Amino acid sequence: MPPTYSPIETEERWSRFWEEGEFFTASVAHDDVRPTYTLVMPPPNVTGTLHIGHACRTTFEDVLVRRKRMQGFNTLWVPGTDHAGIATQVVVERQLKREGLTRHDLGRERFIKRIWEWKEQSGGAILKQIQRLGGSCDRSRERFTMEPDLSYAVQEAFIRLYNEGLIYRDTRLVNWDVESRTVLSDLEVETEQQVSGELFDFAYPIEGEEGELVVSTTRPETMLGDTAVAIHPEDPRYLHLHGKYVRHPFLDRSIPIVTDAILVDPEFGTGAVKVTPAHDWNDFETGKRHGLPQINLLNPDGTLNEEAGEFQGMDRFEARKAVKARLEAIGLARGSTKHMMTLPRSQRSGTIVEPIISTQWFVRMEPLAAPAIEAVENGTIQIVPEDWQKTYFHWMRNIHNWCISRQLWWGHPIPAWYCKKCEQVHVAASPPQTCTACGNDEFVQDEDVLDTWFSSALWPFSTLGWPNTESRELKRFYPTADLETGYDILFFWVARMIMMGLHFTGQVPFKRVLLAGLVTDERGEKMSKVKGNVIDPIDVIQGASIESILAKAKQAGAKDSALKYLKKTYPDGLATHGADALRMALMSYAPGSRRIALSIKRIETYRNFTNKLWNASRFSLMNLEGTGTQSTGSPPVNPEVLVNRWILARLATVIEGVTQGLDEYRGDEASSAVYHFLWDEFCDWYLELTKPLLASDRREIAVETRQTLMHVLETTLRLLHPMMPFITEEIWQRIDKTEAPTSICLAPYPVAAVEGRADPEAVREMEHLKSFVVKTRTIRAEHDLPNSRSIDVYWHTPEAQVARVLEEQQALIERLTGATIHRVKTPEELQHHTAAATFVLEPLRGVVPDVVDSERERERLGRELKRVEKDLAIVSKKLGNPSFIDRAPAEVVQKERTRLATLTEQRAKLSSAIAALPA
RNA sequence: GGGCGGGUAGCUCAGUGGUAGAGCGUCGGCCUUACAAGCCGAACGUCGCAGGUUCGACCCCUGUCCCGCCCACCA
Repeated sequence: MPPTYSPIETEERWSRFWEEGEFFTASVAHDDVRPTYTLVMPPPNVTGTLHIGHACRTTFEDVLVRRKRMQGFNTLWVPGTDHAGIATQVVVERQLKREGLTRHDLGRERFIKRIWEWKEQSGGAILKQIQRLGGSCDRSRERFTMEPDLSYAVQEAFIRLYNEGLIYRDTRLVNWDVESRTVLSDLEVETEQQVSGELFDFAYPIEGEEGELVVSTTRPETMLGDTAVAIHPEDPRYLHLHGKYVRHPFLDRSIPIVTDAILVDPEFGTGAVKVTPAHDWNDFETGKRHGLPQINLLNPDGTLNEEAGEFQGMDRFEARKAVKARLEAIGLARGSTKHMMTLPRSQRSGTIVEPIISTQWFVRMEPLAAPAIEAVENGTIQIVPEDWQKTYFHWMRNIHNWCISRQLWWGHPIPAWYCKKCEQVHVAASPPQTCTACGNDEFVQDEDVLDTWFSSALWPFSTLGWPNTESRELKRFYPTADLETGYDILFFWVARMIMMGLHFTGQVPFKRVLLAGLVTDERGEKMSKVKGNVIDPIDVIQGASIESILAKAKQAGAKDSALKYLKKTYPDGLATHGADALRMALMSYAPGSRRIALSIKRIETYRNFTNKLWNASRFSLMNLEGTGTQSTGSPPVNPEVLVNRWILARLATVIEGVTQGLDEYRGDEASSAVYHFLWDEFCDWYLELTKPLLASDRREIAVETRQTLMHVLETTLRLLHPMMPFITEEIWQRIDKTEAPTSICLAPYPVAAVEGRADPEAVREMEHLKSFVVKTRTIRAEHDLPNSRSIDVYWHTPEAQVARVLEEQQALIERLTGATIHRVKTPEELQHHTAAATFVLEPLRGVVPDVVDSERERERLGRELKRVEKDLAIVSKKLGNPSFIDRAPAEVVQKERTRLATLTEQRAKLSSAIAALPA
């Protein structure tokens, strides 16, 4: 074994081994009676590349799955990819653009073919990368949302919902993305917060008389579609205008003045509001209240149509300027003011979304939401962390109907057929023979496709075979157990899966929702390619030069400032850390935090940890090799040696800690427990202490120690395996075992009562030993006593147990401290050694004579005295408070009393020690 | 406008009604034959601010100031 662990080759080797050995394939065999554990993977975009968010998902999910597998569950982790409708289509359109083409040049059929080609070329790569991270998903059950089975499920779901009256077609105001030329659901519209905009005022002349009515708008071009001006019915300024009209300045239209108490706030602006029913949410409602005409101004691409008169053909923003200029020119502009506003933007294209009137397909959500709310209320589905429940309820209780049709080409076709003659809609898998309305036999299919999240909503059961209720997978593995994902898709995905799952299967799709925070960069900023703060997990794992990082960022369209940031942050590129280190680092973040500000430093910490584990194993195996020691899976029956008893007790504790941490989905606690056990206890103490024992003349001591060492190492590997699968497999395979499965991933997960041994006495005794050693080392360090110089330590304790331990372990202590230690019979004897460093480790005290006196010693004692006095003041005050004595629990009071005594004594010791120092 | 989360050591973050923790960084000492990606020590915090509850508050309550996010049709 080389002294430094090299993860890359090792990880690739075991990745292959696991795949070839089919260790992760779930069983549907009739005679397999193991309980099942099912998890579905949030399907990444089929043509996407792995980013740190996927690494996060993979890690959390893989830890869950690997542990369950080791605990004997028939485990199924369903991998798959999403066709990601709009996202994928946008990418391919961009490719075409580079060739000087648009999708319309190709036509629908060829364009879709082109996407399929791109999918074949790049698809699945992401799942390979997930495997590279150690993801132990069942590749034999990989799914894709557009494959035939799942497309069938989508079609079936649509038809059923339609027949149940839960899907309907409606003409109303919707969000329009002029760049992608499709409608969007409310969720796909993001609001850009608080941008400073302009509120532009202009006047409408009153028709047939003198005077004008001044209105304000942030979108002046919409005045071309105004069909009313609204005022508050009780506004005294405008009582004389009730029932009158204004004149449109450039279009040949009279516009009614209506009164509307809902729309108009008389306090705001002039108290008069222009009404554009076809392009504004409030105005649409207002229009309905007053029966106003709706004038659509926009073409699908965001240019103005024939309704715009002289402005026809202009882009919406161009038209905005032109309309303003025109109003200025004819003297109707009335100035403008700065105005803070929020802009709606398309999640995908980033363009400003326009409300337009359009006919689309919708899902009626309230009936679906009710049972989904109930499932969380009554605990059938648990949301972890619980805080998210409130958010879930809030959204579900105010749910809007879901617009599911998209004017895209890449996606599931809508199983709706229109009669060519009478336009009657028929929803079915295939067109009917004859139209039920007019008897005609010619139909045309709806040209739209479904929102990509519609198929995602079915994912937990469509991947298992639904709507075939006889599917072996569906019967055995549904409902699934946990659903792990980022909170950003709680509404997009999780809520909709719950609704659809309950509706179509009558069961919850999963019992628990585990929501994790979003990975951000070290500054806490959201990662984005343009910002250039994206860390490629593969680079973190394998290492990358700054040149290649910059090249990649450039290709992804990062700005210059982003490149500068990268250069500054990673001047030497990225070192090789390995997948295990990345996984541990991700695990170490508390799940409650909403952002995971991943830092390279943190990953380095765990890279160092893998190396520590590697070397501890190297040392252990070196000492075990050739001794015939075999790992049996259980500890020595009656260990005699204190350090062996101690480490087995600590092992029990760490198993409990890790188990509890993982049970509570606290990866941070689990990883921290095993980290500190391995490093601070196993390496720093146990391995050091075993060195003399392994070389002991007494054979039984050496044998017991080897067995313990072997056992603790082997158990720790199993304990750690879900978090760090690769290195644990690598070392585990080198261990000589009596009997074991072919991979650690199938070995039993440790149980405290089996692998460990509770032994509070040994733990106590080791604490005495450790604090004695640490104190002696501290004295050495503080008095500049190098290890090469031997020192004497005199100690005394009235307690027999402590005395016994120190005497029994004298050799070990002397070895670790380089001191010669002497027990003295009475406390007075300690006084004989003057000009000395003294120490108190209740109930033990000691003296190190002959240490060099120095100013440093005076300073040190002075500092300590100050601290003691400060504590003393706090404790005295506390004990001087009668209420404290009365009300606080007896143990607490007693503890404080003891502490007071100790501190008082310490103060006396320190004072006299200072006094005894030569001037 | 509503809701949620956060403000703890120089940095990144854990944490509990009863003497404040980790990693990194800093300082000092070590090449002690598993590991210098290491070993041995040390220093560093009136736990955002102000009130309140309590014998006791970093923790509970109220207010307040910052930061981040989500939802919402204010022209």
